[in-house]
Amino acid sequence: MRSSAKPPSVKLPAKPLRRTARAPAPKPYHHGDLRRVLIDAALQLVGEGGPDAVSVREAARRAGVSPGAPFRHFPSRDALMNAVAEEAQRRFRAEIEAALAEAPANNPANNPPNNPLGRFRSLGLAYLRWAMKNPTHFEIISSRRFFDHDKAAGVSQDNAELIDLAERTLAEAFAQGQLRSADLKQVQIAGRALVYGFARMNIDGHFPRWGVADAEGTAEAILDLFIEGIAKVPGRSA
Amino acid sequence: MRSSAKPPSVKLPAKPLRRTARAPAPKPYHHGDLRRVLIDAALQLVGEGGPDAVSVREAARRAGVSPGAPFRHFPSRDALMNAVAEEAQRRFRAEIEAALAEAPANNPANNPPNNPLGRFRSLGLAYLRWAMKNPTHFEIISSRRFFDHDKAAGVSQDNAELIDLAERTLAEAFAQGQLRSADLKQVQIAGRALVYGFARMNIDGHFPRWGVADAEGTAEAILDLFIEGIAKVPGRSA
DNA sequence: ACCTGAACACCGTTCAAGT
DNA sequence: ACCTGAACACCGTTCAAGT
Repeated sequence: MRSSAKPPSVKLPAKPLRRTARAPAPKPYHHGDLRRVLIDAALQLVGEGGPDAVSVREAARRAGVSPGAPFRHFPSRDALMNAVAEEAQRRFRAEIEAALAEAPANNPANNPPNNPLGRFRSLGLAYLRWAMKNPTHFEIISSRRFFDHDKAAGVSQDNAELIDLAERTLAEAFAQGQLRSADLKQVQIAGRALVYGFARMNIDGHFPRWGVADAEGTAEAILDLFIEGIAKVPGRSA
Repeated sequence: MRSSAKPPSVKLPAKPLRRTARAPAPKPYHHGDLRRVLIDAALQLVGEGGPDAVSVREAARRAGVSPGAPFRHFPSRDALMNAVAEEAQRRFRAEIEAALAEAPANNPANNPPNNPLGRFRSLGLAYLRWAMKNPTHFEIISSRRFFDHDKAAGVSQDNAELIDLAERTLAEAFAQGQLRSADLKQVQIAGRALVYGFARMNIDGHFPRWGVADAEGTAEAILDLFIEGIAKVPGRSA
């Protein structure tokens, strides 16, 4: 785990020949954009070994600066994690909204036309797919212990946006008579618990024990099970 | 947070009089049952500040021994966490089985008599209640990063037992025609994801954001929503 | 204004030496 | 057989001093 190699992604401005006359800039004393580089290094560390694998010192090492340098840009490790989480949350939100755009309100393949429950399903599916593909990044935005959620304005913002989106979609579904329960809040919390729990079971390594090999396929299956469970069925009383 | 108090639970084997005739035991060189005391100290630390708050050194401090002493009983911090997780998992299982015993197979209050789906619900409810009341202990048995799940025989054993119990109950429910889906495995995984997700949302501090004040009440509500969703309804096709 | 490098108080872990 | 206490290699964080 000890890596003294400098990351290849850091831009070294030409070759820092040391002593020779035509030597340009032997590694500038002032870093170009250390803040950004540190976030990228931390994101990489998260991807490699999960949030616990992020250390300020290692990020500094990869950025090619001294152990104390990061503290000029982030008051604490938590603040760095915060910035990383904001980045991850932004990507998460972007992907979900993109996926939803591909399942537009009036999808002729869906029945009925303007199918909000179908969009709710797309939302959940995009959520699960991203979480399956980016488990460590999902972990950092979900678990609070890496930073102070309440202080993380960006994360909260993007997250609240997604919650609102789900809420509106669910309200539409209810307005169109697609739901059997009128307690939308509970339906939404249950839905969230389902996808959150599935994503977390993946992160926490429970799938081998449960015999889940095809995580994405199972994700879709349990989502459908849930959607059918909340849908109003012809012949069902209420 | 630094406690140098010795635990009162340790049995001191008689008095090793040191210098003065009536001198009361200046701490025996050999600890009575250090292994047990370390686990208890760690359990306490988990309860106080979550699994991350457990350090071998602090456990040693609370046990009144030197920093290296624990390593005579546990090869690593992970091994200590493992023992702690086994203890927590044992309690978890005991509580769930106790709760199920109170909702016996033939509960006259339930309809139909011998109501396996009702018992499945009781199972989920007991799961959720324990997780709500013991969030830090739930965390240590659910998250894999504190120890090697596959090497943790005791934890896996107790957990597998609970999984089997849920599986059998669900199979009975299906046999009695209480379920609308025949894919029991998916129903069980969905159910697990739901309760696991709800428990984890609690641990991860998401409930304030979701406006969930009464965690236990909401837990019961979403569980009922799920149970209704998987139940066969008169008039529903299949 | 930004970075270095030494320092401090913590960890987990090892190991000779003590009892 | 079990424990001590010093050591080592790590952390996060601070701070004078350098550029």
